[in-house]
Amino acid sequence: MQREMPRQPLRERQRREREQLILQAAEEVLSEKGYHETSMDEIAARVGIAKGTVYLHFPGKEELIFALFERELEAFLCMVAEVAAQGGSARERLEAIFQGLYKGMGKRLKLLLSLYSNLELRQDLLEKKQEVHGRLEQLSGQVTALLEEGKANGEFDVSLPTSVMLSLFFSLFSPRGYRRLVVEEHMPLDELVTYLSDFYFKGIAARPPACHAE
Amino acid sequence: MQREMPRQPLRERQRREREQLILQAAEEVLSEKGYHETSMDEIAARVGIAKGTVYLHFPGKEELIFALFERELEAFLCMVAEVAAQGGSARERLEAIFQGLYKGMGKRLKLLLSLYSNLELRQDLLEKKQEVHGRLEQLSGQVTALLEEGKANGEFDVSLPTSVMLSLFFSLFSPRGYRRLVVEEHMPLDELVTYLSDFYFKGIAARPPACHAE
Amino acid sequence: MQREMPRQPLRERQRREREQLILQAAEEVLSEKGYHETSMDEIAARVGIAKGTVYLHFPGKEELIFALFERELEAFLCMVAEVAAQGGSARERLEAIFQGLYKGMGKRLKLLLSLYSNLELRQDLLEKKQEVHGRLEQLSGQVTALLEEGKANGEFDVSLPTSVMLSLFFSLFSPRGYRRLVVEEHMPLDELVTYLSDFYFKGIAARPPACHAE
Amino acid sequence: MQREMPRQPLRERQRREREQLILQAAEEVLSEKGYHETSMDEIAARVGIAKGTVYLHFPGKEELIFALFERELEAFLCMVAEVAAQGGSARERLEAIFQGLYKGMGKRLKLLLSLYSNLELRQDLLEKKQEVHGRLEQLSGQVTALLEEGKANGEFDVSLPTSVMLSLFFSLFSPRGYRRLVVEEHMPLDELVTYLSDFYFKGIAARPPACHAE
DNA sequence: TATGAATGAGTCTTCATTCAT
DNA sequence: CATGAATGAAGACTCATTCAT
Repeated sequence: MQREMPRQPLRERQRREREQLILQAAEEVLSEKGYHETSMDEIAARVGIAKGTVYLHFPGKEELIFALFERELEAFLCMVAEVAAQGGSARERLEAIFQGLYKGMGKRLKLLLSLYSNLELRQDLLEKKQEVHGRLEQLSGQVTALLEEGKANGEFDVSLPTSVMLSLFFSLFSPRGYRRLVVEEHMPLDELVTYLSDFYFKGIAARPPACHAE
Repeated sequence: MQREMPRQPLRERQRREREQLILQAAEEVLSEKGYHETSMDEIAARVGIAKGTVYLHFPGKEELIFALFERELEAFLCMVAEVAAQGGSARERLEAIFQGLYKGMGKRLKLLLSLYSNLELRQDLLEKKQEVHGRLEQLSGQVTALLEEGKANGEFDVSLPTSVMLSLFFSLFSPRGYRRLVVEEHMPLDELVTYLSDFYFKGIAARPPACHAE
Repeated sequence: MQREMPRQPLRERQRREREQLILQAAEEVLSEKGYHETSMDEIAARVGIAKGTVYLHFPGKEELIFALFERELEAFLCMVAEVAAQGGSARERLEAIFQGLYKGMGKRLKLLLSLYSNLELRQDLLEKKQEVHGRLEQLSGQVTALLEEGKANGEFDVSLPTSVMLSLFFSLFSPRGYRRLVVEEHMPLDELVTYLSDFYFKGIAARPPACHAE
Repeated sequence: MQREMPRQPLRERQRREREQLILQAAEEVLSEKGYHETSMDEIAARVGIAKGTVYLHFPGKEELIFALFERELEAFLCMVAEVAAQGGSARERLEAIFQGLYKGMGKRLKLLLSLYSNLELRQDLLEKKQEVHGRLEQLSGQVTALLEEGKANGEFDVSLPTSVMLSLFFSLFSPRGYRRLVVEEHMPLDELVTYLSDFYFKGIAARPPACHAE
């Protein structure tokens, strides 16, 4: 009797699972080959489904990649929002965000970054792009707020424009550096994160008025 | 009779000029459209020659782009070598290198970085990649040497691995940050360079034994 | 017990109703978009059933369209048979047929004609085509009979081959002319029918023996 | 020395020849299969060239078909203009036009007519469509002018609207009738033309005031 | 050497048809 | 029976590369 209820959700669940599988495959191919070398054929092949099936879930290649992009972005946003809501000094929260972002680096962030550059969208996707832009601004906004907060309470260097700090914050996520150090030179991820974090906060730390005060 | 001698060089010179023209055009199209949207047709058209002629100078598209990459790289290497040979503290020389690299950002570095990503992919270009890799190692080497030197004479933080410092040094060249700050927000390039430079060296500065020297 | 009997007929009736609904939808889409732009999906959607269900009634798209064609044709045949059975001169009956056919022009005949062109093509439908051809011959036959009759009793020009007359009769049904005159120039349908009819019968009228009878 | 001159024309001539070959093949396939069943692949195959080559001459399928359409149309227009300029009564000139058009029936007119219906053009082809429309109006115009002339000098029936006469004139060109009578029943083309012509002019002839004058 | 027409493999996308549920 | 997700063949179009002139 109650079997009736899960039925619709079953279809829906299967649908979503399939969709996630496709996104998963797309993510793989994409991070291996980049946007243009990624073919719908290969994505389908990796999922083990027919080409046409992909089109049952996504109206086209661009939309598929876009959905992927959004999925990743959303995950980051969640994490950031969560962290930002927690207590702690500006630095502590920024560190948490940094760690959170960095842990997702393996495939995700690299992908995100490379996609962001390559998405030259059709007209009909521009609205969606606006959406994503909004999301990205939100992300920037969260970090910016924390940086400002840190400046306000004397943690960070007020002479360094926040926009530069923000840019530097994101530039710490260098896929190349990640691969070099973690993948090739086997530096433990935690260690790297600590180094980068320490470096960053030392770099933006408030100028030592205490020290040369004499 | 003596005309014989200059003849070959003449041909050769013309050849090189043509080659440079092609590379120039390729650079333009490439930085405007990215690797995949760049077509051999358009490159040839911009130079004002026929498509086939391009193939007399470069065996294929990839190799052409590759040559472009190498040319840019070479220019950077020259600059770095020059700077490194000059006097000054490690920091001073690194700052000079940084400035030198950053000033080329407009089209060049952006191009270089984006290309680097795309070239990573093809397995069949591995041999050529080795060459380039060597060059890149040379570049890294120069910077590494300076970083080590700085560590040795107490300028830089010895607790931060040089490899991380190196990675961070290069991650300062963020095309996205550049566009955000310089292109969109019209921050003067010099100002940005100063900010980044200060930030970096503050971040890798030796731990303040001088200060709490007690 | 007796429920058994009506059951099959019930099923059967439902089946036919459904079939008619599908044909109806197909007719709509077809006359809006033409054969190739018509998709099974859209037909099913308009009926409000699943795509697969359409295949329970018709083995394929071509057969569906074919069935539609036959249905329309049947309707015309009925009308013609009816008219032909009535009294009146050959001309009167042909005029009645002409009017009957022309009134169905709105969607039907246009459809019929356009379909006929498309169906000509496929070799693999030849058997079915035979069937339809037979029907068409029947239609032609009725008209031919009336034309012959008219010739026999001196109404029509005996020097004009009946086959040509027949062809001319059907060529009066020009969808293009219909659209031009009725749809675009808003000529009343009745008026047009009168013009065409008068023209036709004047054109095939017996040579004026009355006039040069001397 | 003078060999220089024909050179460019040579290339150009070859180009045009190739183009005509493609149009020729397109015409064939098109009249066999209709617009949608006609594939670029098949056209190329019939010419014996590669798919891509077709695209060197025509930007796309629609444009190719369109060019074909225009070519045919132009030929008809030439003929009509020529005939119209000659002397003779309205009827004589219309008969000449009719004959001229009918002789091209083999493949051409059939094609023209079927294409005209099927050309659902993209937005960027609409301007060209306007052009073609203009051309068609020109054709209609020529015929209309002759019909009016005939009415004016008492040849044709003034009670039959010229627009209907015009439509009837063109409806004489029934591909189906042509095939039925000429192809299948082997009626000599000249004979058919005479029948049709006689029929048409009898149908539109002025009402016999001369005859029942007494 | 220079040319650019020709090639054809590769890409996205559509849609009639099938079949497990 | 009905469903609709899955299939895959087919088609338009692009572009790096080749080669006859």
